[in-house]
Amino acid sequence: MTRPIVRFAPSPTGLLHIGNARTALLNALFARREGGTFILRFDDTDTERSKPEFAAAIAEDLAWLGIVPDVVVHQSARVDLYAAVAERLKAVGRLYACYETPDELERRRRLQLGRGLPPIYDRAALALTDEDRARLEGEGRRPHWRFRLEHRVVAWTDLVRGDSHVDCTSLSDPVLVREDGTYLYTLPSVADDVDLTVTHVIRGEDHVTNTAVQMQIFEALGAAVPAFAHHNLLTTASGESLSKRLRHLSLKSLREAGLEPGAVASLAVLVGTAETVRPVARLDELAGLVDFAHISRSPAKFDEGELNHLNAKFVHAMSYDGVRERLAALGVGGGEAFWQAIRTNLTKVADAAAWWPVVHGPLTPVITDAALVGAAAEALPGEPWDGSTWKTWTDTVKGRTGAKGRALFMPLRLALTGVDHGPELAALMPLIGRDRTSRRLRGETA
RNA sequence: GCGCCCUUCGUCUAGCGGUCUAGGACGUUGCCCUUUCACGGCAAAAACACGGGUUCGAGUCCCGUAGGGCGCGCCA
Repeated sequence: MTRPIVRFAPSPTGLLHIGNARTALLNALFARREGGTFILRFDDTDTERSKPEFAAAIAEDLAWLGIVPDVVVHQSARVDLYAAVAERLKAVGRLYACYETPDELERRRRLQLGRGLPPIYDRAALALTDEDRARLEGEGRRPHWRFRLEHRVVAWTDLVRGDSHVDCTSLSDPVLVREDGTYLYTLPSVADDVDLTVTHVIRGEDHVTNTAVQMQIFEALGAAVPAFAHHNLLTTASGESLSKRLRHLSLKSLREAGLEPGAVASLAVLVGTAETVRPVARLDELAGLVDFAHISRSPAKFDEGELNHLNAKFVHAMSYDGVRERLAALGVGGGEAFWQAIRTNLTKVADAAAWWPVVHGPLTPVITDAALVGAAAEALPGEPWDGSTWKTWTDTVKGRTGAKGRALFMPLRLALTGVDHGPELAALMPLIGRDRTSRRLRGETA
């Protein structure tokens, strides 16, 4: 394949959620694997709702996932291009002036819906004469501009969905330019795709109808039509659309919940595909797994429980070098031995903080069997301690008290760590050290 | 209301007319390991939405029903 040029085009009107991450990752990973170009395009033509802080938050979320755009463009800075494209469409007779008010259009739509008809624009403005237009403008009315669709079936071979078609007969001519001269999504999107020579448009299936319209615009401009890949949408575990639940499933909140970007990326890319959902540590490797033809055509449920589980798998496999700085930031010392001892008990890296006092103190022991713990204190061997100390010690305690199994180990675990679950004590014991162990066995906070 | 798409274990899916007594992964349950919990290993339970048709034969093709997603903006 020649080097593809792709784009992820969020509107900076809110935070990215896991579904957006899926789109962004599919684009970025496809480009990365094919040696192509990944463009981050901010669709900020809606000046009312677009906010610079959302653009910054989006860039931050993408960076967290490991996505670095090759090119960043803001549509708000490219209006000259859109003006030229609008003029070109007027010149080829595909952009026409309309004078209806929003209220009027809304009223007509309701009327059509009430009669069981598709609520499409009736093209009344097409019948306007030059005199009509002159009169309306004389009254101070400014036109908005619609693209005249050809009423025909537009077909393409979708990289995900296969042979696809949309009948444009049942579509309204889209408004491309407002009265105030600002542009609506469709025109800037196509103008940029042409100008930036985008080769593959990879986006959610909510855009399939847009694709038919946009293909007509590409053709009206005499431009090459890119390939399209419409991936399935993600829903919540209960089947709700993601955008309605975005506060909890935003990338920002997932990040703040302490999840690994790799776990989020793995699930975002692999769920709803023929590929097994599993933790994939490197984005390069994840890129190798992207296959449009293996993306399902039906919506997939995104389960937070699954994300936590995937995150745990991720953490269990993380090397000390990979987390050293983050442990330090958590106020956790302990070195590699500590990390090796505790990592398989963690769901999130931040959980490591809970185990630090266990080896470093202070910790208040829980004494459930004073007799056993007392005997254990007396049997405590001298240092140095290593991985075999635990067995030597507990064998001695077992011989003196007759306790075994859970009755032997649980009181010792509770006395040494204060909780009834946790890492292998054989590994923990040398890290706790004889002094602290001894004091905890006597019931002291240490 | 109209249009497009979809419907296999709890979840994500494999399956493109016979090789399906339907395979895998996650989860679940059990067992093993560790003389403890967890980690790890092994094993088991668990699905073709429903009704017609085509065919010697249907999870696979066709029609219908039900359910779901998306779209039908001077949002993107």
